[in-house]
Amino acid sequence: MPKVTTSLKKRAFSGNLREEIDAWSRWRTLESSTAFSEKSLAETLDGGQAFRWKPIDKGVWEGIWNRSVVRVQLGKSGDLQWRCPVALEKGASVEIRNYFGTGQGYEAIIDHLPWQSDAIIRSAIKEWRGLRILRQPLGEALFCFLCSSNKQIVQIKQICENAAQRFGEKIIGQYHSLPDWKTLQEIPEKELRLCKAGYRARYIKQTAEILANEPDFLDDLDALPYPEASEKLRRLPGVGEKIADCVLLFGAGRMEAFPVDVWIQKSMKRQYGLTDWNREQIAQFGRIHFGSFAGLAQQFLFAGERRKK
DNA sequence: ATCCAGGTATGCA
DNA sequence: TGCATACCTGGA
Repeated sequence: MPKVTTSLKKRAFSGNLREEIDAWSRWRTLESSTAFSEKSLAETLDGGQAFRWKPIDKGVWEGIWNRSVVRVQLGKSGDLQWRCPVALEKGASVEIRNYFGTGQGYEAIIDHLPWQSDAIIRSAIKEWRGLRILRQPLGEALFCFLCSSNKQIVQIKQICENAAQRFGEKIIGQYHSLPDWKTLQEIPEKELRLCKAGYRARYIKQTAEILANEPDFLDDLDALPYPEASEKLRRLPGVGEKIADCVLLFGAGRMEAFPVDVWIQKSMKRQYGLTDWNREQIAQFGRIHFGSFAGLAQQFLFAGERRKK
């Protein structure tokens, strides 16, 4: 008798669990003029612009932003297919289109880069065709890149995951959103450190306090020209030149931002001969040379340098 | 065991 | 202005 009860309970429990997280919608195609390759898809999702994507199966990626949980894979003709938990289907299509930024034609955007006069960027575009800049939520981009200083990508992902599990809201099953800034403001620095954020926990805490006092801080960035938006972001502790550029590029769609990290420094030295140029000089060169889509150029060069044999 | 990793803030010439 | 140095943490 007790045996039966136990077994029934177990089945009921595992049944619920399965229902909650294993019921996925059918695969749908994302309408888009872009053809990813396996390579450019992987680089887009897991190349260091976003930190909440992971490969879960052969060719299948799983990602989380806001309250969206999505799986994507490449279709036979290079189209991007997606699905999400059935319980989250409402509005998902719009979310995904927005996140992957399929508004403008890919070719038209690429055409803004100086591929005709610059053989280096031409070659990088050829190798990484399909690579794009994702449209991440601004607040999430700020959080992730505040965690990024002096860390490797795997560790940044780990900190984000820890923060989501500890302080984020449960979306469904084991999936949690990143904590929003209002929530972060209420968490003591000591607890933030439990996410393995290290000294960045202080930056997060102080930034959260500023954002709490100025609720429109992030929203106001949109109206500012690039130099002023960058300047404003750099008022936040832990946000310097590079992180400001990442937040503007990946979280605010500011394609003219040109983040200069160690990889871009290497690339510009090796391929463009900018020996002895400092970061600020390289950033300025990038913005001028690559123009209004400098950020996309940066992503191509970054991919090439980081995956260099 | 040391060193260093998608940087930033701070302290001195 | 311009350049070293410390800073959490963990993987190589």
